[in-house]
Amino acid sequence: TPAGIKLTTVLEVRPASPPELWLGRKKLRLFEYLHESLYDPEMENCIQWVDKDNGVFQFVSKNKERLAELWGERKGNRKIMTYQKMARALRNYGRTGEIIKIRRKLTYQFSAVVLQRLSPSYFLGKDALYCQYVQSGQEYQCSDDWIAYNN
DNA sequence: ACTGAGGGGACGCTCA
DNA sequence: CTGAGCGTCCCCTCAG
Repeated sequence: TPAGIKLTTVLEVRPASPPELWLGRKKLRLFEYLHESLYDPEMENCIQWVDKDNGVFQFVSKNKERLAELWGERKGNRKIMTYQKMARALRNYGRTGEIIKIRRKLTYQFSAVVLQRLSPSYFLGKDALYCQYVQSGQEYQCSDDWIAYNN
């Protein structure tokens, strides 16, 4: 694990653990979690890109409940999060336009504004990558996408 | 008819 | 205390 993490310079990546790395961070938003998961190789059986350039993604039917569960745990909810409840939150995004529903099955799209806000250029690069290492441990294998995402 | 996907009103809760 | 951002509940429609 790389040393010398500067917590004050980590802007957008929000590690699940250790909690100390949350210092000063805003509460994680659902669309941020989804976007993050889309670059996490361990989540590819739950959620994946359909058209990355245009921010179109879809949930994997078989494992969408697993993703929802993890989201609920990350938020520290009282009850178990389900896809139905998560999708309810997703529909709220439709009103603000942050994420819209695509007619295709289990498919959604980030708005251009949100996509740009979450885009690699908005991140600070190395520090964020360090945080991911801390989060997942030393054996964590980063995908090329993940590395590109953080550089 | 049954199931999975999608929708949305109503209200509760938790933080900043 | 207020409001944003969901979380929970519950009931509905529609396609395959």
